[in-house]
Amino acid sequence: MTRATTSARPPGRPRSGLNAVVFAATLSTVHELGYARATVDRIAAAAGVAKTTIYRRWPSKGELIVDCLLDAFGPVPLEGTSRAELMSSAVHWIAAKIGEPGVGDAFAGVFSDAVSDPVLREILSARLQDPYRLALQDALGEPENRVLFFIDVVVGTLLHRMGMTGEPMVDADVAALVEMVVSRFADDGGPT
Amino acid sequence: MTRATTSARPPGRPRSGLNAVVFAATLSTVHELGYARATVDRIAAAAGVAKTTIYRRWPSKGELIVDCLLDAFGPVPLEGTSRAELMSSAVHWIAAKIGEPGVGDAFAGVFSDAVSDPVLREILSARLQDPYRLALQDALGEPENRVLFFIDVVVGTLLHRMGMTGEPMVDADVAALVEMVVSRFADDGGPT
DNA sequence: AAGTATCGATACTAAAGGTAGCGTAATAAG
DNA sequence: CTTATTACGCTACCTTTAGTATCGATACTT
Repeated sequence: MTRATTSARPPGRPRSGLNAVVFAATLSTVHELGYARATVDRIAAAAGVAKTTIYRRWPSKGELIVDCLLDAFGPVPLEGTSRAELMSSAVHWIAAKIGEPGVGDAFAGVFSDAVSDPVLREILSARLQDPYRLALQDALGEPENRVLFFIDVVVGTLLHRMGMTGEPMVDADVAALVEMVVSRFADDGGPT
Repeated sequence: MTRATTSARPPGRPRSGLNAVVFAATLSTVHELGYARATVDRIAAAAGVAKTTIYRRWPSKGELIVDCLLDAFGPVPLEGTSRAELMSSAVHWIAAKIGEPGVGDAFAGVFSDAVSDPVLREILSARLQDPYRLALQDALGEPENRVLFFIDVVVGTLLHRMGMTGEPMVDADVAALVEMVVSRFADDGGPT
């Protein structure tokens, strides 16, 4: 390394602190217009920023959305002592996040794009899913494949409801989802 | 009605029977290139048909995909006498269909498009989901909201796995999914 | 003052969904 | 056989959108 690892601000004009502005503009634009019509031009206009500035910071629309979701989600609050409490809090947390304006649409939209874009799929898996998967593995003491199955069920169900109805899942159904996964994962029954 | 309901072929040149060819070309193109790069131009070329012919029969790419999936799925085979057997057969059936080449990609892709296209979402819900929902309500004797939740869980989980990994769910995890929904729906516990 | 990197603005390319128009082919009716 | 009607293939076109290139101006370090 020719440069210190965590010091020595790089030369040139520093970036202005507008990531938060762009994230807010992204979510509100997606919320108002839907994912496909939330074009990068419109997001830039809503943020009061040039489109080229956005492409200077994020290499693609998909990565912008992923960063935006990472910012919106933050770390998973794993509260509770029993496995049932931990899982319940995680499901309620992600359900509430997906219900926030623009978040569910953005999540479903970027997920859809990733279906036919292996590069974006890898980014989604590594940057958005893996941190939460590892946190859950650690907190629950479950192997990777069981946690991946847990995420498939919870996130898949919530996104399917959002995609088919345009509305987030109501509390009663979220409670049913919690009951189902807790009763499935609380015991020792499991495949493989 | 000025015309008999099921006779009197309409005037003009009849359509040639190439729906099946287009459906096969659609699935194979989606399988090879993914949903987004399976453009209507490419599908038409693979089918040996002009693009304008496709747009003469289907008003949009989304509706072509929906018809293609309807053709690929066919009616749900509800086998078994107990509710557990009925649900198990339904889950295994849809999991196998989604695992067929191109079907899962096409399903996830059109689902994604529907997220930001209310017209397509309505078509997807009415033409693809409702027939199976009604059949399940009838066979299981469950109310609409419970069957919708069942579909959210099963299809959402399978599509999430497909979307995140690019591969259909392995048999062991499908079996776990069956166990989970059966144990959830076999008893009388339920919200609302 | 020199160097470097960011920002805004304009213009541009390429891909893809979807449309219009035209000549031709297939079928039914007169 | 002629006419009306509709489907097909073909070419050209329009529109939207992701992403790129360039340029002058600006902010900050040395």
